[in-house]
Amino acid sequence: MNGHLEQIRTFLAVADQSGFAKAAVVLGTSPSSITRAVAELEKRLGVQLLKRTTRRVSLTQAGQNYADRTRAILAELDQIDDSTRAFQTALQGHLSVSAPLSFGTHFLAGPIADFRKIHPGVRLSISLTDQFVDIMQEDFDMALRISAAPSDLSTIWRKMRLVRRSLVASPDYLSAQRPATSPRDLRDHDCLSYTTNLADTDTWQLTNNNSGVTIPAHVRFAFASDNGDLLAQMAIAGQGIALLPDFIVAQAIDSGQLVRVLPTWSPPEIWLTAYFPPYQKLPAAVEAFTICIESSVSELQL
Amino acid sequence: MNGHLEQIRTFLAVADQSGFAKAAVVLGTSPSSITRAVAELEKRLGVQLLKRTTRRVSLTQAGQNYADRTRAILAELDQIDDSTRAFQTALQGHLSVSAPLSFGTHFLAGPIADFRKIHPGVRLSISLTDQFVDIMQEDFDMALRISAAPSDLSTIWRKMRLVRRSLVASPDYLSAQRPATSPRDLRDHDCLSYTTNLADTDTWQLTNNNSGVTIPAHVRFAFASDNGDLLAQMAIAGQGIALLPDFIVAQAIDSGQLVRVLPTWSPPEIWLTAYFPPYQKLPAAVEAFTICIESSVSELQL
DNA sequence: ATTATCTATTGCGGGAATTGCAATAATGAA
DNA sequence: TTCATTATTGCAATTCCCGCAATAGATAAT
Repeated sequence: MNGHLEQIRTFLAVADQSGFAKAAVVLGTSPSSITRAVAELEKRLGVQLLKRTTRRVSLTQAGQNYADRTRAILAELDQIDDSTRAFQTALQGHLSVSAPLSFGTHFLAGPIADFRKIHPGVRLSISLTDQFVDIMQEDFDMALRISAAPSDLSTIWRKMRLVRRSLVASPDYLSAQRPATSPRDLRDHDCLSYTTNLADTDTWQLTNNNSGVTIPAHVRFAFASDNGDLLAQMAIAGQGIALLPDFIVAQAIDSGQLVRVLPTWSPPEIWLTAYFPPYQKLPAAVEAFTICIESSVSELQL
Repeated sequence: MNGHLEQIRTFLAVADQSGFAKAAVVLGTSPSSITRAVAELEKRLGVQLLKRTTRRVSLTQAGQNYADRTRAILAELDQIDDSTRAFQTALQGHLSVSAPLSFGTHFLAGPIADFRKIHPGVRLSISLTDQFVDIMQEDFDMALRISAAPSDLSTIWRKMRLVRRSLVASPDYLSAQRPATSPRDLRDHDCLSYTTNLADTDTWQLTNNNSGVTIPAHVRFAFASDNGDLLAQMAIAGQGIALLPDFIVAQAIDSGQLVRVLPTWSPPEIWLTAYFPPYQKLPAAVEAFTICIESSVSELQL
């Protein structure tokens, strides 16, 4: 019983039971421990807390004061512990999520509404950006990313869903060009490049669905942006060929505004992945939101 | 660092320094201790408080909450400790004193006024009674008593002053009786007995100032009371001989209302004594009041 | 008064827990 | 890729703590 709090608890037990021996019984220890703990507490404070003979124990004025006030403190501290414990199990607090921009605008509204309906106690912040953020520094509880493979950004992650991509262009554009039958033909086309760091060249690794042959197509691009939706609109406007996730262009394909180019060739797989700060075990709110997104995204036809 | 508080302090140091190693330097211990303390605290709470990689440490939401609240608690507890420490040195609080009835009415008003002027921060309660009170049970900080010798009532006491007593009677009474020349003659007198337990007999041990001979005088008494002032008034009224402290009868003797009987024979010494509950060291207020009484009483001519 | 009983304290020995060191794994920068 | 820094963990030695028994003290009962 060397800790300060343990000494206080011991002292309070003596005060309650008005006796060292009785306190020892209650605390399940020996009277000698009680003596030592109280003595050390008194020594630490430099004040006698208990007036004691071998037959009776009563509080000094300092002791009465100390007992009253520490009792309140202890209760408060227990309450803090309890409410802190609740963070692991209860759905509460603030949830801060980073997500890709286009993905967010296309698919997040539904899951977020569901989540908020189920867990109204959780305050939710969603930051939409395609930049790879430092999840620790920016203090996010999770970050959704669409990328080829888990980078070294964060230690723990969870793959959620494969995101299909397609090469698309507008029928107008295609009818004005020679049709492309191989990735090599792309060099003769205007390509629309998604790029976060606005470099002037890009490479599309295309694999044939049947033969498995991979051809790296070094494409010169006519237009580049770090926003998929804008690229899609440019493609619709007949500005060239774009490599975009299906969830962005699916509607335009259905309506005939865009058609797939080289449909037998596939770009490298990319995944919707959730990244987390180094939690050993996910907090309840984070876990719940992750599951909410996961189930919602699995129902989508991408 | 097994105590709860010590764990919290360690955790807060890590939060402040944002690093286990830095916290170890500040706390003057090794990083391994820090790791273990924080781990045990997290285990106790069932919640992860710190998100940590080997390069960076940051608070979880639970950790932020816990840090904020425990910081406040710790500050409060430190303040409690400080204010408790003050009980030993500072003059404050409540001082509860028991004193003899007649002594109190005759001599306490002065010292009390002095004390209150010097130490206005101390609230003072004086209970006047001649009954031997249980100083612990009644929760007095000190008890003044006038008695032959320290009884087993209390462990610690301090003799303050010899209280002279005299056998006295009124001139009227004495002129109507045969003069007493020896304690043995008292059996023929009306004696006025001070007694707390109203028995019907009393013994006055009288010692000759010169020869040192002690004669126990078994006196039959005409009147008994547990109040010295009333006995004095009875003596003045010529009701008989009383054995009373000089501080009660001095004025009556000076004015000639009472005269000393058998002035060469002295009763057993009795002392004004201060009794204390089992303090190992007297609290400041108790000490101060004791000294105040002691110096005041030493100036009196009893 | 004296004895008996209950109580707080203290010395001591065995044992458990904690500490610090060194090795390991992991992370971020050069 | 390498390197430096950092949190973690295993291990050994030490310290510290606990409980038992003996002691002194205080109250109740005889």
